[in-house]
Amino acid sequence: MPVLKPAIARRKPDAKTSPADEFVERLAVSMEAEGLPRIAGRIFGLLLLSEEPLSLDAIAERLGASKASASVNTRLLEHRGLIEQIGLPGDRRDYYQSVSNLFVRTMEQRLAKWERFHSIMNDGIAQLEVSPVIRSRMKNFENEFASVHEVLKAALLKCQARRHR
Amino acid sequence: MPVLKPAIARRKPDAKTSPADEFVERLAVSMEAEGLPRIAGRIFGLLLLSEEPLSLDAIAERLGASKASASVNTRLLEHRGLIEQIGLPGDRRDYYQSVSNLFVRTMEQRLAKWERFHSIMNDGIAQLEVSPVIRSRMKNFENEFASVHEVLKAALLKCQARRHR
DNA sequence: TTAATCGTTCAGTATAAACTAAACGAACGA
DNA sequence: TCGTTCGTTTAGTTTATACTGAACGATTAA
Repeated sequence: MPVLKPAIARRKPDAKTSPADEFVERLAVSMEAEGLPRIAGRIFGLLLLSEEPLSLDAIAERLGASKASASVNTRLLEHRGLIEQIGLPGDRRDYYQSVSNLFVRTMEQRLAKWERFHSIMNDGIAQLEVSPVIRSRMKNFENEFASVHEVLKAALLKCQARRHR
Repeated sequence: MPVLKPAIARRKPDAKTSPADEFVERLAVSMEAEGLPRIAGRIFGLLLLSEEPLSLDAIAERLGASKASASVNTRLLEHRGLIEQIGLPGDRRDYYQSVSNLFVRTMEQRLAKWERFHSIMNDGIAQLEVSPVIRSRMKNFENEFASVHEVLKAALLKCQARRHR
């Protein structure tokens, strides 16, 4: 069992809040609504504003967070495709930076959630025994989704194509 | 100060889980990822599958939840436009039912979150002093969003128009 | 006016999630 | 072969939030 000191005085000494910090903070709060931990949002914002890739320690220090938290949240963001990990020659550390096709990646995240939701709905339509009224309500819902979904994916493909030119 | 009984044996006696119940439950879990309380998702699913509008008590009982919870969560869903409250003649109670243009309402919810996020980003572009590289990264992000956003809203308008025919 | 029946609010509790410090393990360099 | 320096994992604490029972207020009916 690890020996833990009592966690007192957790609050930081109010590390002077620059406009960039405020931006990162607002971004992080807004990303919480997308289901990400607050710190993940902060890392996202920090890397977005950083021209050079940042090491894990740099991220943790810059955000006043523990390295543990930085570790799991960078991994989370990387897994979601919102940041990427790179290596720097002659350096053993991991570095992270914002991905280049950030918008498309962001959209993929959002779409993924939708698709989970709607696949549940489609399963329901397929398997549930419901009245015709309810069935048509659900089918209608899914048909409209399908059409919008298609349009959206087409638009995203165009984004990607434009980038590759 | 209200006198509360110790909260023991909170767990329900495993109220036999029908396919419809499982569907509702899956839906509710998936909606948690959209930032809604679990019970709100359950109410949403319950009303989706219910041909007749349901009273607050009926909802609470059917879900094995307290009336208090049913009250705040129906209000939440109604405020978000995912269900609607109606009155039944000769009945003092409030009834709730699934809205007719459910898909468009759902999309409005999703879009609202995006727009918050991107307006923060645009504020950042406008106000932050960043290097040209970062600025163009952010502007590019927002330009791509703007174009996709437009396409999406057009598609939604078509959905609404089709409904009004 | 009183009793009953709604919905809402409030105080307290339980649960879940996020974060930290410490332990751990792996890759390197002396 | 140690000692370092990384990143990750784990155990525990803190914090946030959802939920419940009870009190409350409003409306209706007698």
